[in-house]
Amino acid sequence: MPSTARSAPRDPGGAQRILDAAERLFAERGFDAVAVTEIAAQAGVSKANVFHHFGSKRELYVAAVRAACQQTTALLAPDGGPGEAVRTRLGRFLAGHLEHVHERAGLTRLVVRELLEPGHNGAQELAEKAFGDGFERLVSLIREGQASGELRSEADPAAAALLMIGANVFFFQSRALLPHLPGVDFADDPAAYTRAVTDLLFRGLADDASGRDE
Amino acid sequence: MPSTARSAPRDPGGAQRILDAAERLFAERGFDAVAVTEIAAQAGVSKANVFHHFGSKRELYVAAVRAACQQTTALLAPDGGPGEAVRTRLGRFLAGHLEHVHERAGLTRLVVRELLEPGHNGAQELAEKAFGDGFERLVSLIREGQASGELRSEADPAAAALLMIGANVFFFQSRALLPHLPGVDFADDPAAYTRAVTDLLFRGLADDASGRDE
DNA sequence: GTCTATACAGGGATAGAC
DNA sequence: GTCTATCCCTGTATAGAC
Repeated sequence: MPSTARSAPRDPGGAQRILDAAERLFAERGFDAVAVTEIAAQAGVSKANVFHHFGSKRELYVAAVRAACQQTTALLAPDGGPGEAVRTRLGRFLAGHLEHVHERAGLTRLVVRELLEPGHNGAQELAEKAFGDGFERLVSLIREGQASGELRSEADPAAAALLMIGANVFFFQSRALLPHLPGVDFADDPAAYTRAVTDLLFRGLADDASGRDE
Repeated sequence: MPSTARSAPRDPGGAQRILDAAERLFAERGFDAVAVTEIAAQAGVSKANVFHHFGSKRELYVAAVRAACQQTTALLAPDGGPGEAVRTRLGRFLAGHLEHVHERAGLTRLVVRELLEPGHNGAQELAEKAFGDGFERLVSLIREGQASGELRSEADPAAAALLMIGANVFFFQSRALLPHLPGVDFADDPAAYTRAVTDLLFRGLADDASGRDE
């Protein structure tokens, strides 16, 4: 692969420009609402050239999601380390994760859409990678809290982690619905939602002895 | 509307047969993987006829989702009424909802996919209807429990309800992922997941005085 | 090797006859 | 209401120019 081997920062060269355009367009409008012609136009190449670099539209799609996912991992809020209370660290993680999910709304849509696909044509390990990282961090954080006695040891760490990530993702994907649901006053206030969720979760995770003073 | 006015149970007549075929095919394979030609064939009519009854493929899709959603509401587990503990009723609701989400996997996929669509072309009120019903029941159930002192009154009922429904939906849509995530032992056991979630949630919702004996 | 030009198949959608 | 015929666009494949 001579073209990418140079990896020059300027003038990314055909394939890279195609990938960039594809990532942007797919994130905006999904898979089928985007024509390869359009991607080619925005990348400044011809349509056939797209098929030359990536074998098919589907492969290009997978490549775009994969590229986007590689940036996901690093964007999560850093952890303060064992000096802080697990409760604080979990709260910051949740808030950061929710913010990240909304900031990169296009990517989030892509990944969730990929999850719903009946036949995971090679893009599954990918979504796995997208979620897996945050998930692992959460689980180990919870386990840490359980080991130190700050959190209830009977709670299932994996279930708790899934609940947290799911809370954020589901909030994201039902945003448009929330204003029309009764009793929802956090529709346009992610911070308020995170506060409510952490409140609910910590009262559930906190050991009897600790954590009743916030 | 002379054709539907008869509403004869036999020989549903063109439009209805098209709708049935569309609902089945869309639920199985999603929007774009289905060709109008295929729907027409299964309905026993010509392609152009489909466009005559429903203006476009998209409109047909919306009509199919709407038709499917009308059955959703009634399928949720019935409520035992104020004779039972709110905790029991909530637990049963959650289990029933999760089961329903999986039983009608095709419909669930349709609705969730619809949520992700950037421009909600008239299908929003629909998804709203699909979720809104269960959501309202959950919120009022939680409020009831708060009024009776069984649940913490400071908790946000809407946030709790969203968390519960989100937990189920997210579990559904990440099923394929779960076996590859570390520490997950409920991947193929929805009942175990529901148990873990309710455990987490009730310790968070239960008032200090009550609910520490299960 | 890298790109362009062109040809083909299949999909959604329309017009108009019965 | 239903069909036949047709249009245009898109994904895909191939042939060939630099």
